[in-house]
Amino acid sequence: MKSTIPEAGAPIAQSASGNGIDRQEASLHGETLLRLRDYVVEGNIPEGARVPERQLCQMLGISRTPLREALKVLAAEGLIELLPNRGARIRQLSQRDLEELFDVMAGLESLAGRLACEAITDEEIVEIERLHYKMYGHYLHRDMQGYFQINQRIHESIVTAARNETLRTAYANFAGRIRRVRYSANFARKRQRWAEAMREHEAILDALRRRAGSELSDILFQHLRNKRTAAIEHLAEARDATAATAAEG
Amino acid sequence: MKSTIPEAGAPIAQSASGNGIDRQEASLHGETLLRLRDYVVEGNIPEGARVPERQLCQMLGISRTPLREALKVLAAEGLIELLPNRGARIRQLSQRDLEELFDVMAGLESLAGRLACEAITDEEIVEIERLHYKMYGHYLHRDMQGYFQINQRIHESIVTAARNETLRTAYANFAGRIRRVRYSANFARKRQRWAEAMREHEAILDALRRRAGSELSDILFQHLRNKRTAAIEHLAEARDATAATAAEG
DNA sequence: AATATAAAAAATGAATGCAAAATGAGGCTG
DNA sequence: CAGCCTCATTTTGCATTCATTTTTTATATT
Repeated sequence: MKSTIPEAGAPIAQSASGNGIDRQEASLHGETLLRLRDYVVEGNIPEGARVPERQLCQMLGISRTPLREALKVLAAEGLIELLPNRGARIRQLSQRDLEELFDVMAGLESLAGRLACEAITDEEIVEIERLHYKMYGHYLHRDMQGYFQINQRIHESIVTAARNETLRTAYANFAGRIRRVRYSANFARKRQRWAEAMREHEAILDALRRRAGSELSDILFQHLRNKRTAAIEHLAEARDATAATAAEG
Repeated sequence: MKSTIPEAGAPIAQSASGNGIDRQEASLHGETLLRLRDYVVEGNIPEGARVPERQLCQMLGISRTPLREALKVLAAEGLIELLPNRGARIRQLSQRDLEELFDVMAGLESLAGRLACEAITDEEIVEIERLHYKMYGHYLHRDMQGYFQINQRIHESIVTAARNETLRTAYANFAGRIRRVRYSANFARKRQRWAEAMREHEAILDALRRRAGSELSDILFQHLRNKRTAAIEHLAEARDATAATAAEG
């Protein structure tokens, strides 16, 4: 297999993709970091593959110095690995790694829910209710894509309502790591859990309305835990399938 | 005021201080990262002060390239700030930043407690009980220093018992940011909250024995929340005092 | 033919060089 | 004497260069 990196020399512009993790768009290093992070998160380089410095330099139209700085940061964020004298590789997450990640996400959302109950306004709750019913519509129409998007927005709204930028940043970081897997594994939610997830969302909204922090915290943790189970199962199947295909070919 | 950075040219050796955040001790960049992180966390550079590249290079006996790579990582970790064309400064945490940090720590410990209840062994519980009674001894003898050390070990034991390396790493990162403030503000626990904290620790141990995950989660969050209140108050006083002293002199 | 070995090529890690920007000293003006 | 401008110095950001290490390719050996 050859490289997956385009040859184009589109130099760095004002992309400012703002994923909430970082914001030094001014410097070449900062731009590179933002673009490269998105590039990796979107699954443009396969798991375990090398991150070819020279090629990326050409692609981004920069020298190796700022690129390498960005790579060090991405390594610290857990998206890539740095092997001594062997450069950077896209970090391959084991099943265990994924379980851990999901649990940390569960912990962060659980925290977000608790904090949100302290700070959320009535207007924000109304907005989440609106999203909730819209999502319910997608559920009724069996529109998984639409459902999934709204679902994500609801969770983000809760994190926002927590009024804690530190939490939001950490959340974005871990979400990015999981998103990378989702992209590359072509993840989809399992249908069988759909009804259950919908019920859990009812409970989330209910606890939020009552601003029952510790209860919401519990529900959110369990909700994410169930997501985790489904995701891990799905991923295991996907990997088995890939392995089988590889064995055939 | 002059620089706070020693002139000595002690080159980088096999320090390997292993704080659990990072582990590329092999490369010059990795070593630099470890040493510089400790250096900053231990409060060797005052808040808001510039991080002079050249001086640090001399101190560490390296060139600017690996140093700057380390600086980018520390900035991503939230220990320093990078101002465009003005280099790095030690990040100054506002009271709000600290509140946020404490809440995130509370969330992580709360999560750790929940996970620990799923995975902890009887032997680990016995060990935590041992620490608990040792800490109680320090409490009875009014030995704050000893109390504080054991207290920290108990919390670390719970994080360890959670069996989640991703969580442990994130925990270490946030703990470092708070520790930096603690070092530089010469933080001490308030006596008045001592008895209350001790009671909370009783409840923690009790919930852990019963492996009551969601209950322990609640107790730990509240415990850290109370810590937060005490810490913020203390810091506000300390800052007021500093400001007053500065105004006098 | 398969494996082992050696030379060539490429990549990495770090130091150095250079242009642009910021800082600071000194002098000028009001 | 405060405030502002000018210019030298320092610092920063990035590109480039250099020494090693790794990877690939070519050759030799069994």
